Amino acid sequence: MLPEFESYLKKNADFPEEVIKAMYDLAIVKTLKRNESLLQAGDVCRYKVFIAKGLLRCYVTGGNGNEHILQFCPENSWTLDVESYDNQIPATTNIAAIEPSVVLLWTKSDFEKLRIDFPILKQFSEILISRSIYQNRHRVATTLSATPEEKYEDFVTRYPNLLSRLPLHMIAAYMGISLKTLTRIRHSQLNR
Amino acid sequence: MLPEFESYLKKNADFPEEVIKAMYDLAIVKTLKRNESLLQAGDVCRYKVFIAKGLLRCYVTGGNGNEHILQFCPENSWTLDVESYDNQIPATTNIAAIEPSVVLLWTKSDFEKLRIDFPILKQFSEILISRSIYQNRHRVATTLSATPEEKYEDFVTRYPNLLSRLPLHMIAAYMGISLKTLTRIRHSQLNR
DNA sequence: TTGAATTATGGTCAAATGACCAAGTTTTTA
DNA sequence: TAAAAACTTGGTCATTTGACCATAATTCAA
Repeated sequence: MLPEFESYLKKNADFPEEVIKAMYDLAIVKTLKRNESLLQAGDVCRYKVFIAKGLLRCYVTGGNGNEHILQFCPENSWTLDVESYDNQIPATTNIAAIEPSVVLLWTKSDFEKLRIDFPILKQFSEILISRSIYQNRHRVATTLSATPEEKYEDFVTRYPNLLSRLPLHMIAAYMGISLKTLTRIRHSQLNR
Repeated sequence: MLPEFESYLKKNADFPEEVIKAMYDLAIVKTLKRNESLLQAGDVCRYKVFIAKGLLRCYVTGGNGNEHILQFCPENSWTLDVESYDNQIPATTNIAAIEPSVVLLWTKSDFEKLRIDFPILKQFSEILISRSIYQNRHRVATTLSATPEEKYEDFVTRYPNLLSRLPLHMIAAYMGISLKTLTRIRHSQLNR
């Protein structure tokens, strides 16, 4: 049993021991090296992913080949390509490790089984879904209405702990601006 | 009974007559004039909204006062400020009519009651939630990675029927570009 | 139906942004 | 530990974009 996994589910969802055990028994534990890929666009997203240690990114690649990051996924968070997972169709996003990481994986059928067996898991899933909806809505609103400076402010206040773990070019890829613009913002903030 | 509402639920969700009837009995029917507001940022979103006729927009206003449109809501679609509705807290978005419209409204408690009484409604809600998640994800990806031209192409192909019903400045406000840029794109497309 | 409001387009100019390149620093990995 | 890779910052320049303004066409509302 991974202690990170156990303590996360106890603290955040108040799961009884037996549920955690049952989940863990069906999980695949996987270790990822820095930059190792977990899902490539075009492949089917076969697993629901819990990040126990490390940091992943979920991204798309534009026509010119550069990355645009949809989500950073640090320890104690979940990720997947929803549409691909739900319908078992090819994914449009990529998932890869930024830091060396440890993840738990469940196939869709295994996770569905767990959700039926343990209503508390179904309930917790729905909370996670809500959160992700709120987050995506905020993301759309910010991306549309905020200036680059405001986006950076927003990022810094929302994810202060990620700031030091990420290379700037990835923060720029998340904010939807060039690295140059980001360093310009940081430069101008020094003189204030 | 509004025939639009009835035929929507029969066609799209295969609801039995009695469910539709029960829903309609708890609904508030409201007529909106062009530009009339249904929800203002700061107020609590008390209702789940079904658009039976017309066209609404859901938008936020940036610091400089200009609109950024999150969603167009034509007839036979649903809308609300989710986070405000779920938690009955002040909304961050506004909802207003673009065309004269007719909407059905349910309070959260009434809708919850309906969802408990009729499992088919709960099931249908979950489909709608999934769709909205996919849509939001696509929106974030497009907003980040597409050029203005590509965003316009995407809009035209995804919402061909809305194109002629919307003033260009609203399409620009949806795409996150200025009206000027949008007319420039359209101009350059003429010469091709 | 007619006056008022809204809308679409275009011109000009300043500002913001990205592409490309280079250099010094830090981190990774063999 | 040492070489290689990745990262941060900065410079320059061309391009894109937005702000502001004006005008003609269209649509709305009394």
